[in-house]
Amino acid sequence: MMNLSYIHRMPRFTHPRLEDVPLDLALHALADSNRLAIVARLAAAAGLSCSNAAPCDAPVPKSTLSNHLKTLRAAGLIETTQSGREMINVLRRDEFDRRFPGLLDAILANNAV
Amino acid sequence: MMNLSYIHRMPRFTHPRLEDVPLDLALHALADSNRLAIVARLAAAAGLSCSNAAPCDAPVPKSTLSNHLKTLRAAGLIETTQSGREMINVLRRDEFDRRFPGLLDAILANNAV
DNA sequence: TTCATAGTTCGGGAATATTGAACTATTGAA
DNA sequence: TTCAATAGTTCAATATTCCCGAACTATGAA
Repeated sequence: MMNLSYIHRMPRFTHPRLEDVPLDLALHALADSNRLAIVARLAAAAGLSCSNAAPCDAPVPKSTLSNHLKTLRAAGLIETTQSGREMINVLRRDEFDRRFPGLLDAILANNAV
Repeated sequence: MMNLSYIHRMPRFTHPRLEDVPLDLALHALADSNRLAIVARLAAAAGLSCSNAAPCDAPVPKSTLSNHLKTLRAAGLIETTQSGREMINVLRRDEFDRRFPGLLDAILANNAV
C-alpha cells in the first residue's frame, strides 16, 4: 500500500504569476473596503495570519474573511504559506509594483482615513 | 390644470460631489475592462456621446453600455449632459484628480495594451 | 405627422458574494 | 495517546449584483 500521507503537506494555495493578472482583476480585488483594509495592514507588516490581517473595525465572519483573502491571492496581491496551524499572508509588493507601477502606492495613499 | 411638460427638460442625471465618493466605489467603477476602455477614450477626447465612448473591440449591447456609464457617473468619473438627442460624456478629470491624487494616472498608465 | 436615431428603464435569468455549518489540520495538555 | 482548542477551508443556501433583450422616451429630420 502506498503511503499517501505526504499529500497533506503539499502546498495548499496556488499563486498566479503577476504577468497573468489583468488590470481589471487587480482593481476588482482592491475595490472593496474590507480587502483594502487587509492590504493596508499587510503593507505595514511583515506577514500576518488571516485573523490578524482582518480589519479591526467591522467584524467579518471567518468564511468571508477566507474568501476575501482568496480574492487577493487570485489577483496576485498576497502570498499565503502555512506555518503551524496559521496561514501567514504576505503582500507581494515588489512583484505587484513591477507589474503595475505606481498603482498600489496611489491606492494606499488614497486609502487614508 | 398645471402644465407639467417642463419636467421633461429637467436635468436627467445626478452627479455626486467627489467628496462623497468613497475609494472603493471609485475602484469598483474602474474594475471592469469595458469601463476602463470607456474612461481611456474619454481621457483622450473632449467629450463623447455614449456610442462614441463605447469600446471599439467587443461590441456591447446598448443597455449594458448605458449601465456602464451610469456606474461611472455614480463614481464621479464622468459628467453627462444632453445635447440634442445625444448624451455627451466628459471625464471629470480635475475633480477626480483632486479627490484621488495620482489614482487615475496610475490606472490609465497601466491600462496600455 | 411620421420615421429614424440615441439613449434610458424594466424585468428576469445568470453570475457573484456572503455566511452559517461542517470539516481538516495542527498544537498543547491530560 | 487521546482529547480539546485553535485556525482556517470548503460547502451549500441565500442574497445581491450584473447583463442584456424588449419596451419605452425624447429629439431631429423629412
